[in-house]
Amino acid sequence: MDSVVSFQDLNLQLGSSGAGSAAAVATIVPKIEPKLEPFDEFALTGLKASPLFSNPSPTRDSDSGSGLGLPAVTEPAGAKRSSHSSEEANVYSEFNRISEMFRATFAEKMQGFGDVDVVEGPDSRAIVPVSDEAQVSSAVISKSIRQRSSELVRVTDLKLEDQRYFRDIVRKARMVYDSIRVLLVLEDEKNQEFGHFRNRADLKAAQLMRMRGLWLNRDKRIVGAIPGLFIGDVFFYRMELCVVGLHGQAQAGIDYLPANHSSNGEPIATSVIVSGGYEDDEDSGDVIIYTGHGGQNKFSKQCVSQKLESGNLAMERSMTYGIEVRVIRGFKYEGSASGKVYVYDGLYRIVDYWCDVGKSGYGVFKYKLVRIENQPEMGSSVLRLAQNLRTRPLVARPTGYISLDMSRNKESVPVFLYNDIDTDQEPAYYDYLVKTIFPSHVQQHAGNGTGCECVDGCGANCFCAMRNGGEFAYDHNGILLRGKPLVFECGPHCRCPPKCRNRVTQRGVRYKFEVFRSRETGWGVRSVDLIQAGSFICEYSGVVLTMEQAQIFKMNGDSLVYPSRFAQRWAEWGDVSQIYPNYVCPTYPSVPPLGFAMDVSKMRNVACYMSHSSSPNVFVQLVLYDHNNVCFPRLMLFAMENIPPLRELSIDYGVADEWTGKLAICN
DNA sequence: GGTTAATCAGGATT
DNA sequence: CAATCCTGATTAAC
Repeated sequence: MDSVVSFQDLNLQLGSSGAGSAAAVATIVPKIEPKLEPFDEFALTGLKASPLFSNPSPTRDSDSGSGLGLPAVTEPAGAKRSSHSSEEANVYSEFNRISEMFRATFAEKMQGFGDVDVVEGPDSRAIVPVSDEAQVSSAVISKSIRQRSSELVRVTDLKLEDQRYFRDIVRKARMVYDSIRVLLVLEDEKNQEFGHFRNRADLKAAQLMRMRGLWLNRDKRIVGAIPGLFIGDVFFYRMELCVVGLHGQAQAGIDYLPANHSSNGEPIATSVIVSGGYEDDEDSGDVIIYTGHGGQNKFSKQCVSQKLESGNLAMERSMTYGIEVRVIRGFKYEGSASGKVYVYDGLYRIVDYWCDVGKSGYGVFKYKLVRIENQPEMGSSVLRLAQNLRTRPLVARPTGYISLDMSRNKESVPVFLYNDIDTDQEPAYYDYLVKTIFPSHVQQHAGNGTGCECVDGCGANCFCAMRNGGEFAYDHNGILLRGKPLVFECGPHCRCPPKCRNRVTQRGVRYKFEVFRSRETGWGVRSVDLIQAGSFICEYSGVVLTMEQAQIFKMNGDSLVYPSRFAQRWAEWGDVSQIYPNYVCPTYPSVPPLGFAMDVSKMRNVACYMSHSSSPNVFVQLVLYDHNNVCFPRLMLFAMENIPPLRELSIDYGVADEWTGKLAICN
């Protein structure tokens, strides 16, 4: 079991409490430079080679050296540029005047910066268990949870197990957020029948979590990386950024420690969102010219000049102290409900700032942000690459493809087979099996003719909903609402149309997957599409054997998959007990222990190549649709979190069981 | 594609 | 100082 790590155990690099002189500042600032380890996707996700297809022990690149050596801040361009007409020049000089005034003020104030002392405190986690159903009034929630802390810390040198621990916390928080949000949407749908609307489930879900003290990282203001969050992580709702503590501002693009919370009276910027809301932004990836906030009317048009205050001032201060900021980009993305997606792109330094006249003729502040080197590839560039891979794979990556569809048209979406590391082509030699094959006696169960009569699509009184405990398992977008021991989809005896909401997994895969060669995990699976949490991924297919048949197979040394051994991760999906303490995990419909094995020695599908992780992003949900034998359900895989394109998929294959005492699919 | 109704954090004022 | 009000920051969904 993972040990609980408190913040004291983490090596926090804290702002120094050195002497209080201006000279001290110079020595202090380097002291709060982060000591980040080189990012290592393998280490972070705890992926292990998929045991079935063990390959020579991973020859990992013996580390490309260098901790995350933060480059010295590039010397700010000395002269502030100005090449404008005379009236523009007036605006400009006014800015400079104000700016200089602030600079002068801070020259004095800097003296106090040595006292900005930042320190270890109690537990880092804002998760507070709620034990009863009583309405949580604001009085019940302690102030420390409702309000953001003013303690400024930087988290460094996280051990592997700490990384995994924090990742689990983050994943949990995001699962709760998603679950609550979907519940509110469903409630909304019901209310609409009575003319009632509960708009903005995204905001409401966040609010509920905040009232329960479930927002992460509120008792510390973290400078730099947030434990448990990876570069490239994607979010479909802006409030999610608040929930995980990546960015604490509901609307504003600049998040910062306010001046009156800072012990030297200076605001410090910690993160920015680049969403394209400011016409004067220029984004070229590694370098961003970021416009300060303010000066806009309600139609997001610049209408007055910006002032060097609040977030704008905080940016200037962070530049002076060399404090890095997190950058999150807002992206247009078709395939997300709102058409937008937020991606965490890593840490940037503010290298320069100046006043300028914006496109609308009003003064704006501009900040030059330069991405710190040696970080993993930006999430937004991965998204862009993935976009190209989807449409023109061979143009985007001319070499390395073994096959552009290893399923040979059997899967509804082609499956890439890719290897740019060595000459291994093993997965190409197997027959592709889209759906698990059951023994004929199992299929005969299908013949008892039960099904729903919902000719116009399944609704409130659907027989299949009753079989699922009176609710549908999926929402209208095919997202699994909560994990269950078993899900009954509508089947061949139902009279509902094929596009019925209760037929999700039987429609096959929707995402474009790629089986790829990896130095860490042998063969692995990743998606070219962004996968939304709760989405169906694919079936884990094989040829079903009874245990007697399996014993014979084992003697021949063949590899078998034992469905009973997958960790029961489904229970975590949709668990809202932290919000509604009387929530109980579904126990219906129940399934007996699974007494079969699956042979994947000749025929298999993409799922077979997924790696194991104790901190997985994919889980198994048992589903029945073409027969009614609960002893032989299908193993359907669903996404546990939003999975960015090209990130490796992983399952918790579980641990030993009594049958063989060996790891799930070890042979 | 414009309109609408929702959010939390920071700053100032009592 | 703590409570409270005011302002200022967009977004998602229709």
